[in-house]
Amino acid sequence: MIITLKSDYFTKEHKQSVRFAIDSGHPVKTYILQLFNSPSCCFHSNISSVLTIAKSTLSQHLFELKAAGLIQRDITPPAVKYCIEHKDRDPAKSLMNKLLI
Amino acid sequence: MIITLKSDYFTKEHKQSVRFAIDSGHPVKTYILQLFNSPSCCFHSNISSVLTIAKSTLSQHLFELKAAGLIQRDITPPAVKYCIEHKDRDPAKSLMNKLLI
DNA sequence: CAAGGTGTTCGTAGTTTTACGATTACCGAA
DNA sequence: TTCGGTAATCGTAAAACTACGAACACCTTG
Repeated sequence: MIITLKSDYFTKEHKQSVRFAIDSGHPVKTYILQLFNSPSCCFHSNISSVLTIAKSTLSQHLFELKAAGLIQRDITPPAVKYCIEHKDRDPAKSLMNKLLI
Repeated sequence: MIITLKSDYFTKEHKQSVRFAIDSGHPVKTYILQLFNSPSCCFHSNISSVLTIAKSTLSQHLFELKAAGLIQRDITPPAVKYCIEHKDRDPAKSLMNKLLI
């Protein structure tokens, strides 16, 4: 997507909120996010058993949520555990709220 | 997108948050949303003069923001005025916050 | 009624995203 | 060292999204 605004508005903050929102705009991603509300950690296999999507697709979603700073990964062979990442959540929240005044 | 969850999770509330988030995840839509923060109303032509996108594209974005309940339209010939729609904003906020615990 | 100004609708390319299965990588146990 | 279980990566097909211009609709004015 190539967009040029007449005045440059795409600040770092703006980009961050967009990145978070993109994840929030995907039904499966939001479903996964909700899973982490309690308990705050899930194994890949746990999530996989709840969803009908392929494991590879799930990995992709988890990767993106991690990239957005919303969850973190903890490899504990043979399984992989994902947990809430609190660090970036408050900024995300405030950005979204700002968007809605 | 055809997705079937093993347990049906796509509640009305969930769908609403996703719909809002989809809009929030589009850079131009968020840019437009911010324009309504002050003043709370803009004419189509005002927005058009700030963005480099085609007018038809702008109409589309405004249509979708309206469909998400975030803005409202007021036709005042010869111009069209869009204003903040407060009604659905608080629900949207709380849904997004809930998503982030 | 014609002309002009303002937006919307429509049809269509081009791009991006999504999901999948096959393959690969990694570790621990036999 | 081979096998079995778990998850990630890769390549690809399908679907969804974005943006555009042309055409259309609707007022208001001359």
